[in-house]
Amino acid sequence: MAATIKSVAEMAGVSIKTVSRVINKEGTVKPDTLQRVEEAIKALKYTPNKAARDLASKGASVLGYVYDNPNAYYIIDMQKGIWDVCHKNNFELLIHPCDASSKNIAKELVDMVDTAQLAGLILSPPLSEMPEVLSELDQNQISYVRILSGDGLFPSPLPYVLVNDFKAAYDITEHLISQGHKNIAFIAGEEIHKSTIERLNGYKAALEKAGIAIDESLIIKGTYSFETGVKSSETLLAMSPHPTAVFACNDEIAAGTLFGARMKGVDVPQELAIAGFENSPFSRQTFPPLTTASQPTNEIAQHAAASLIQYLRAKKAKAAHDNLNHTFIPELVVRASTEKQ
Amino acid sequence: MAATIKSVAEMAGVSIKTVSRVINKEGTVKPDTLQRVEEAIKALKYTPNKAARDLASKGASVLGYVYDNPNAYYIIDMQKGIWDVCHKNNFELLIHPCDASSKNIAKELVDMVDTAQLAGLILSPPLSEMPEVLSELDQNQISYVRILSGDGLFPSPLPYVLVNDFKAAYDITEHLISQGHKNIAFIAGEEIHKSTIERLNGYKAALEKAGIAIDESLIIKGTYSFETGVKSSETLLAMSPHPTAVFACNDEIAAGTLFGARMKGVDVPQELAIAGFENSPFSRQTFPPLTTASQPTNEIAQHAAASLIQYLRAKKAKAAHDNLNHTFIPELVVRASTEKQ
DNA sequence: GCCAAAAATGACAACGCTGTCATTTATTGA
DNA sequence: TCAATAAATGACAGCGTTGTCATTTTTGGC
Repeated sequence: MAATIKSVAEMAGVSIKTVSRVINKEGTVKPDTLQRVEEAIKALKYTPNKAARDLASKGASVLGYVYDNPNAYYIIDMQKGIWDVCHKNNFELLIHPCDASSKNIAKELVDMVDTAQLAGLILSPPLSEMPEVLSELDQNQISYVRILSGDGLFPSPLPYVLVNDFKAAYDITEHLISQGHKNIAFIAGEEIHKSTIERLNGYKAALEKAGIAIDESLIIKGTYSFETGVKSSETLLAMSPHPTAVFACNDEIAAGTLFGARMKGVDVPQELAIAGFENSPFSRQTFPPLTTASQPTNEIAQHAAASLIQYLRAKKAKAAHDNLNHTFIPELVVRASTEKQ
Repeated sequence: MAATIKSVAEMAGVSIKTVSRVINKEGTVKPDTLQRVEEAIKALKYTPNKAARDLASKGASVLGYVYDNPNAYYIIDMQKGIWDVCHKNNFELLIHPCDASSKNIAKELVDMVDTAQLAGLILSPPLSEMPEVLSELDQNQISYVRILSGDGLFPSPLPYVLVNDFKAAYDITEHLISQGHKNIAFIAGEEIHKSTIERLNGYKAALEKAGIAIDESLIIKGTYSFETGVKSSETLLAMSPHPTAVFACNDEIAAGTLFGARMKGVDVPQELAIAGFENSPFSRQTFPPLTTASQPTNEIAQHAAASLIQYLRAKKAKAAHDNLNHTFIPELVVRASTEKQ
């Protein structure tokens, strides 16, 4: 059957330990021995047995990416970024779709880590922002990295990556104001996502800065969905005078708002300017394309995975880990949905 | 540290083998022994060590999902379906994004299976349709299940799930014809995807059936992308007379076509009817919403994963496996983009 | 209450690798 | 050239399970 370290050792005429040294690149092997071993490995098509390795070295190199997010593009981007870093570092990536609103979500995660013997977890919103989840993980001494919004962090020595939604939302709102809008609505997503709150705060701050009074009736609660956009659009356009601009908490909502406006024959951006958030692929594909804020999801994911891996290595070596925490600021992307010709 | 089978055995006053019997539900343990062991397990929060288990029982229970597909929604749906089945069967799911056009893709997959010691692979198009990939896997005795289009199957005893794109494309085209269209364009995706060819054939068959001559100039080659739609739209609308309907190979292309039409001020569906394929979420969100064909991606994925798992079990038990191969037919979904009021 | 057969349990060797520490071989400086 | 030191290699005990087979306990028939 499959070659083992023993067969390689025999073929190369060395001890299994030397083969082990070669496959682990320990570097204390003489060049010609090394070569002989490598040839034997190639000849036998040897691949180290993962289970045996993990068992002997106590602990596998597998990370888990846990997600509960309606946005497919976001997840795929995240996943790819994480995967790339894992791959580069000889880690494997296990995924775990889940439902953050489930009662037992925290236990479920602990269970998953135990069962699959994961080295660590990568958490994205909203899981990364749920204190009850994080504290359960802490209690079980599970390593994780959080990707989250805002800065009212659940205290923990574990690494995290921050996204400054406040600043980006401020920028978007300021942009709308600069276009001459004063009557600007805000459509929120689920409040369990901290990004919603941060974006709302950014919106409010920009209005205040411009001396525009905040009108609570222009702030609509919803979910990060197309449907919310459609419905809110109806609500807003029924007002008189109706707002001349809408800042939707994400692109899906914005697309829905646009759809709703179109249904009513309202011209965008002439009669209603619409901005979204996230720079989803389809924000470029609506007609007109949406103004939005672009977050480097892939990069964020890479950074998160890298921090976690570094943390784990430091922990294994019982060394202190550098602080790798980083903040990303989404960038304003102006498109036709907010620019009158 | 973490509890081991030994500590559980000591606590319950039995041998480790008995504990092993309990955790593996072998059923040959007396009720009261069983209870004592279970209590010990609970008390010590014992979880079996995966590596040790895999090592002793030769072989892990991990499946790999390999994908190279531009469509985020498709991947997420697939992934979720696969994951659900894996989870139910105590398998784990490892993912592997990849580039099907890469020269070494076959080797890369073999490598992945070796390194991660995977039990099997789940392949979706275009990988599942590439003979060179499949034969390399076969040569390395790797188990896999393919999800693919058409029936010119690469011969292999391994399970597969078929999607009948031909029939669905036929239905869509027939629908367009029934709306009075005779001048119907087709926009293709990458030919490496068999779905493109099958859909094209379905389109042609429907035209023939209706006695409409096939006009090759109305068949445009492209990729499964929004951009292809936009460009093709320009090409088609520059013709005179221009086609009155377009069957785009997927929703992205359709959305692009719609975008392009809108740019030129061409009304959809009055002046140009547009149909897509796949029933992506955004096909409901364009204005007007797109006529398309809906494939039960999640179900397909579940079926594929289940077949693979069953195959693996049969193989391990050296038993013959039932033939679980199944064909899914996407269903026509008519929306406003092809229906004149 | 005894014996054979069945059921339950245990002892112990794998599984394929890494870590530790001992041993051998090469290198250096005088 | 010869210690002394450093570099390279090896022997062997785990790691935490499962599989095999032996042993003990229970059961049922008479």
